[in-house]
Amino acid sequence: MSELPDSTRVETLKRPALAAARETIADGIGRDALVTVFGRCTVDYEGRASSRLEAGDRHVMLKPDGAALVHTDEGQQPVNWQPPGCEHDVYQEDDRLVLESVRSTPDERLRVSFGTVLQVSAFSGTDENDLALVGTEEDLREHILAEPDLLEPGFTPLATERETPAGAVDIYGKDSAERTVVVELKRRRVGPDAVSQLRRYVDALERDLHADATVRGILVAPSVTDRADRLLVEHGLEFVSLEPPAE
Amino acid sequence: MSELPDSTRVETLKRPALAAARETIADGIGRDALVTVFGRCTVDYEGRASSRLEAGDRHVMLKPDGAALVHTDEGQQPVNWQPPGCEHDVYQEDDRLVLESVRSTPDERLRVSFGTVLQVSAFSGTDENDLALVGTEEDLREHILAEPDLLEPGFTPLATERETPAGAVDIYGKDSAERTVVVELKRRRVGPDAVSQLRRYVDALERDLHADATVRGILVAPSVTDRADRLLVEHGLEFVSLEPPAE
DNA sequence: TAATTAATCTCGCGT
DNA sequence: ACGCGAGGTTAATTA
Repeated sequence: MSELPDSTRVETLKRPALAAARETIADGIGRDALVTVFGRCTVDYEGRASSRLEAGDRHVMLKPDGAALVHTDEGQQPVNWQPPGCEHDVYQEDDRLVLESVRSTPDERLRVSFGTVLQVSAFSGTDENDLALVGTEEDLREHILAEPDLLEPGFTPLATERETPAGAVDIYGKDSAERTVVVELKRRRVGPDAVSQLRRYVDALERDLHADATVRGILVAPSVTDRADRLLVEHGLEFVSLEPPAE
Repeated sequence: MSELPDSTRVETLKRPALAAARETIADGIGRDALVTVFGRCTVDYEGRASSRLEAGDRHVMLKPDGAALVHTDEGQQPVNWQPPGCEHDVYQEDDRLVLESVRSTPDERLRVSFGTVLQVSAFSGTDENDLALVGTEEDLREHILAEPDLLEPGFTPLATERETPAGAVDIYGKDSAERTVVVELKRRRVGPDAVSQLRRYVDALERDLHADATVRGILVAPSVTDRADRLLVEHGLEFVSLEPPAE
């Protein structure tokens, strides 16, 4: 039977006494393990907003980078959380076990108070690999830059992320008639927001390049909603249907 | 010693054989438990985009509502996931244990393949309570509706979520001179996006109420960025500094 | 540190 | 099911 490397360890307690739970959690935090606690708890948050969650059974994860996640049995999103960069703390208070994750800038505090702890685990592992993701807006940009005729015949890209007083334009270029073209890319079907964004850039560039300049604005996305289409027409903007490449 | 209610159970296997792991996971999914698996795995995703993650130690959570989360030891966000509504599946494939979560509309598939399973848990619990959150945009709206003078003396709210061709306006009302006022609320410091949004609504209402109508647009937020401020001035829009109430 | 924008955004509400 | 906008959005990049 193969031995695990020393760096890969799992420590688990079932229905532990509070003192034992506290010690295992503190030890896990101390040696940069990923710590999970399942049990009946209340959750309080105070920071950019504030919240309270009355007692229920939840799964809490404390990560070594300072992130904290409180999950119920529903939803992709945690019901409460704390971003990376927090300081985790665990202590006993009367007959309860309390987890606290605190950060500053902004001042935020998450407090999970367990009346019953059903399981505590501390996982140590290694993970060298990063996610390889395909189908992003950047992939769509590369696609168009490699083959500008996909946008329209004769299009010449001149810059990406070109700065304007209203923000950076995704692709800046010229059409076959030497007119300035501003391209805004979206990886998926878009609504009014994307049209407004493109309009901001076109407005800003027209101001920048003097009032007599003609600036074309082209929205590139798989599709647009009806309302977005109406806004495009209203503002004299154009649409080209393209998707991020599949591979 | 107090007995747990039958509905609150935890089942855990340490370094299980694949067959035992598969059975416990399948049983957990079947009885609507929250299932977690920690071990060395690869992760593949295909759907709105596609991704691959090479081998590493990760924590996988399968929720009874169909959500799936793959967490590394870093970050608040899962490295891969699947939203609620998926069908979870577990099976053995050669010497590997495979978790699959699949959904349609859109067609998406998440596949986690374990070469080593260090721990499997199945948690059953109860959670009756919802989160009580304070400090949202809606709280800010209630605050202003209860005391309209906070916006400016003589302001009279006439409607919330008033529909325009460009979307619904947060607060629609009249000032002391009977001019139409459009109010856009943000719970935190805003950038150019919020200004564009307000501008969309003002444009749409001016069209709606005939060309001769004067429509004031007021952005309400704790503060604005420099660029947003410049955009506000450019478009003749106004700003009032207000925060959501603290309690 | 702040600002800006993408995201497999998610989530809730409405049509 | 789709559209639309909020979110304690988070995360990445850049100034």
